[in-house]
Amino acid sequence: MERIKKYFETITPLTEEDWKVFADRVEKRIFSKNDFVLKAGKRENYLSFIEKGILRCWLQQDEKEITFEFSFENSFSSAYASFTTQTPSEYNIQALTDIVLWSISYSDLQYVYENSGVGQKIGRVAAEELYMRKSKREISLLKNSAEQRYTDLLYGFPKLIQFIPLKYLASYIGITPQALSRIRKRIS
Amino acid sequence: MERIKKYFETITPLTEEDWKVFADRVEKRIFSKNDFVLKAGKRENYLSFIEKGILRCWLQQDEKEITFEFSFENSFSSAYASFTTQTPSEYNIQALTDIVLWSISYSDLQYVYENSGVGQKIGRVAAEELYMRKSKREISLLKNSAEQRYTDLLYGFPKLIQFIPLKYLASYIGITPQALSRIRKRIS
DNA sequence: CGCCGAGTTGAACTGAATCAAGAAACGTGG
DNA sequence: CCACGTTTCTTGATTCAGTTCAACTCGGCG
Repeated sequence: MERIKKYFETITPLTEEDWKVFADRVEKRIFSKNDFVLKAGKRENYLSFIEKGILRCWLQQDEKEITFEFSFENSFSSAYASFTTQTPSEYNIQALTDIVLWSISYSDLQYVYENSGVGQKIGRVAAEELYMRKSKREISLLKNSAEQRYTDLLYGFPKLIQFIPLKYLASYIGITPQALSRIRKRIS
Repeated sequence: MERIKKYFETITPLTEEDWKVFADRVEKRIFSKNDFVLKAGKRENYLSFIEKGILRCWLQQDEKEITFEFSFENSFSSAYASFTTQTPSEYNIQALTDIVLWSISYSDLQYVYENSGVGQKIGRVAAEELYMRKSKREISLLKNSAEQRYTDLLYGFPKLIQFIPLKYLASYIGITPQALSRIRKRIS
């Protein structure tokens, strides 16, 4: 929880009052490796801060899974489109490791927005950051080769390689596991 | 301007007071076809609503241009990362047609955020919408073929085809102009 | 010990890139 | 308003990165 507060404070000064409005509404949720935190078709009811573990977002496309996001400790995770519009999620969120989350429900977050002096601002800045992350990803998908994207991951998140099965990395990069296996061989 | 007000009102009720704080700080800006609204390396100073015309966002990658976004009438446009962080933009924004914008400067927008009752909320919801748009784009780049992306554009924005040169569409889709020319031939 | 999923490797195939040349469209100045 | 030059689009031939299908290896686990 302390981490969340620190993050909020990078955005705007926080009174004890402000923090309490939020903190009182957060609940701890625990998942085991391979559990579904959210299943496609269900409505996302939580915005969650990851205290421990790695999550994977993916969707089914015909025969194969498409992995498009990994979420790590000390960051937020949610099926954000489903959460903000309160409609069924198009994708799954699954635990790659054992997981500890601090979650706030949709209705509680609306309460925070309306009753904390800084809720809207934190929400705005957080959404802006999410947007910029996706924008970078878009550019990467358009301008880099699969090999470039893989080496970017290697340097950017060295931990990934130990914890995330190759087949999920391959999907995230946008290629098949076989192709990534060959790239790996080529550059090592 | 009326259009902007309508958009804001889809997000939250607006007093005349709220609207005035914003509207008083908006300036009209006019560009001719092919003008640069923003050059890479410059800091983005405006968040703009497009009253008339189409904008194209692109960046230079080695020898070639990568087009990653088109912005249309009645929507907002900005080099958002540059704008929110007030650092130099990595990309260009250029006029595909003659353009009329309603723009608000960075410092004026900060004023609106702090001095209008609904500024932060509108900002939050707008940023959330931008985020969801980019998320959809990411999925499209991962799961669809180039041909699928092209036909999606055809059905989603039939007007595009008349106004936007094929080479920019090709880049947006993630392929070369030659490849798009062949796809076009194949499906017609 | 045997099974199963993950990763590797090979061979054939495919969509798109690249290089190159010609046709069409566009805009600019006379 | 036409003529010319430039840019954009098309088409062909070749190359290449990645897919697909298939067989095999390896490591973990009942």
